[in-house]
Amino acid sequence: MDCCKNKDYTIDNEQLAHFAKALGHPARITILNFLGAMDSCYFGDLHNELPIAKATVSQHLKELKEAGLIQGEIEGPRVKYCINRENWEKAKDSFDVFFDSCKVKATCCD
Amino acid sequence: MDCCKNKDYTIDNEQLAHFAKALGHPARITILNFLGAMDSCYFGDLHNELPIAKATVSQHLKELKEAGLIQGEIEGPRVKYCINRENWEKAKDSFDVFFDSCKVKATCCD
DNA sequence: AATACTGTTCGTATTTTTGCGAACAGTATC
DNA sequence: GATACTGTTCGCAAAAATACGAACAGTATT
Repeated sequence: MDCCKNKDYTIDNEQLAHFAKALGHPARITILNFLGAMDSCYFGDLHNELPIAKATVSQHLKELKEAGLIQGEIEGPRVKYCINRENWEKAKDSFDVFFDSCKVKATCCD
Repeated sequence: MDCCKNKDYTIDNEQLAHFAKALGHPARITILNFLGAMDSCYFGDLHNELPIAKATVSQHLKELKEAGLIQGEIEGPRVKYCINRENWEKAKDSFDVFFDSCKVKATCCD
């Protein structure tokens, strides 16, 4: 019986999966693309780019914020969003390492 | 009323989100890391690396297969899994382009 | 052909995600 | 201070993801 395996996921794998999960929805990808391409990044602009209700947009933004990929800043009555540079690089690096470390060997499945 | 927005996500964004979603679980990251590092990649080996039931492992493998990131091949009574090179490169490129195209501008949020 | 081994599929339970409208809180304007 | 505007939070519904054991199907061995 394999009742005593007690294996856990590594912190790195958890972190990468967490980043990936945050990117795992087209609305959130669209948001990040928009934030990367534009200078003005108010909530309304983002909402305008997306085919979903503002409550839902707000929720996606919350998730991206919790993943650390973006940050928001209150500006008068509006909220300005932008990419969190530090964590963005961290995520980029994580994916880079992951895709490289999984370099396929010639001996596998050939 | 914004009832006529009719905006859709682009194919590219959908595709990237789909890849990201497939990577959005530590078990699947672990599987891919293992497949990238080992030559032998039978189901049993993968199951042995993970703290979850075999039915669940099989399900994660199915998802990775459906995302196109891995492929399985029946070998006698066992099943040999490996990374799908072609789509692996495609995913890697998608993430590369994404992270680069979202290069943060100096004017945003500073 | 019975047995052992390997992995998938099925049925189900639980949790999480996604989505929306309504209500709310804050700022600005009249 | 009423009104308009902006965005978040709340409450809820529907769908998807995660997980498991049991049952199954296939191969190999006895």
